Order: sequence, then structure tokens, then C-alpha cells
Amino acid sequence: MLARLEPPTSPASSLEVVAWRFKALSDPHRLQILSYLATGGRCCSPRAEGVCACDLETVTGLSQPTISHHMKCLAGTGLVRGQKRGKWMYYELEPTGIAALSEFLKQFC
Amino acid sequence: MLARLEPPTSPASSLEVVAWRFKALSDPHRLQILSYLATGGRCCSPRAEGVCACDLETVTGLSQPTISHHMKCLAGTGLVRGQKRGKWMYYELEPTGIAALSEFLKQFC
DNA sequence: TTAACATATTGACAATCATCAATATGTTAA
DNA sequence: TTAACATATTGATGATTGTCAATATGTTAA
Repeated sequence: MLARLEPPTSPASSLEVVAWRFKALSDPHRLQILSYLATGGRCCSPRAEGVCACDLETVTGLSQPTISHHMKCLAGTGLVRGQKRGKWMYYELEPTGIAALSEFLKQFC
Repeated sequence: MLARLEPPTSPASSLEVVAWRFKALSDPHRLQILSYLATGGRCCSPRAEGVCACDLETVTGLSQPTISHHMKCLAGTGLVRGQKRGKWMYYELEPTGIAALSEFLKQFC
């Protein structure tokens, strides 16, 4: 019963899936990325729908492969949605996935 | 900028603290414990305020030191409150701490 | 087609984590 | 005080993670 950054192997209990999603939120850089996505990245690329992956390198100070790794994690857990336009990957928050976790926690309040 | 099970070293950014709390939620056994605490453990110890640590060994199938480790993590992040009565430790959910994380996520919905 | 560029993947490494056995600490009852 | 018991701590280990360098893949423009 482990929490992996990779998806749980089936048959996965519900708690394993939820733990896996919370793990995606357990890294400060990934929270920084979500926070930046929440602004729509308007400070740097006002007109684009979504934020370009390359901007996230600047925002976080991380290398390109590391950003790619983090975004795979956030997209894989349904917290973020990615879309390729030309050479670029644009990312947006996936409010549904985030809201589901927020609701899950309410069960304990 | 790492997410540790141990508290972030000062001066810790807000995101580091939040990430540290989400890390406490990123383990399926800890979620199982929270879920059990949410029931008040009424199935096994109807009259007690809080759930005895020893019950959590049975519920999770983990060893006593491992339960102690998990509860230290949950209590340290303010998701659970522990109280010693005699030889026993009783744990309860800390709704305030959990609600704070739920609210944090709303920022992204 | 080729060059330039954005992103993804692979491989490696240091750090952290979950776990348990062994032991220590603390508490109650005899 | 001593024995019995609940919990905490320590030490060790295998697994996972975050990170970057190197490389591969894919896309656009020349």
C-alpha cells in the first residue's frame, strides 16, 4: 500500500488513487506551478490560452526535463490539462480534479 | 525547495509548508487512518473520545512503530490531535487543519 | 531536406520515505 | 519496587523521489 508518483497498479483502492493525487500536491515546485497557472500566466503571455511550458522554467528556475517531469505528474493526476499547439505545450488548471480533492477533505472537517 | 515529512527548515515559504502538509496526505495508510478517525472509531471503542493508537494497528495491519511514525506525521502537520490518557494515546481529527487545506485548493478551482 | 527549437525520455545520483526489529521510555497494577 | 503493557525512538533497508545532463522526438521555418 504505497503512494507512488506513478499511477497505482490495479486493482487500486480508492484511497490509493486519492493518495497518489495528494502526492502530486506535495512538492513546493508543483504548487508554485499551479499557483502560476491560476494567474493564467498573464504577466508574461497575456493572450495565450494556457501557460507555455517554457515559461515555467523561468518561473521555477528548474531545468526543462524537470518541468516536463512535474507537468507529466500534474497532468497524469488530472490536476492540469495540457494541449500542444505547434512546438509548444500549453497548460491550464483542471478545476474539476482539484475540486474533487477539496471535496474529499471536507469529509474530515 | 523540497517537500519533507519533517517540517521545512526556516525561513520556509508558505508553499513549502503547504506542500509538507499535502505530503502527510499522500500515503494511503495515513488516509485510511484519517478515514477511521472520521468514524470516531465507534465500531471498536464506542465510548472513548478519540481513537486509541493500538486500534490503528489492527485497522491498518501495520506495526506499532510504523503507526507511531504516521501519527507523528499527521499530528505534526496539524491534521490530527493526540492526547495521552494513562498508557494510551487517543487521536482525533483536527478539522481546522484539514479545512485549511481544503480551502487552499479552492484557490485553484 | 535541413537547421533551429520546444518538449519528452533515459540514465544516474543524492535525498527522502515507509517499514519493521530492537530497544527505550513511561504508566499502571500488583 | 517490580512486572506488564502502551507508546516512542533508533537503526537499518529497500523503494521512491526530485533533479539534471545527455539524448531522442517532434515541429516549424528556411
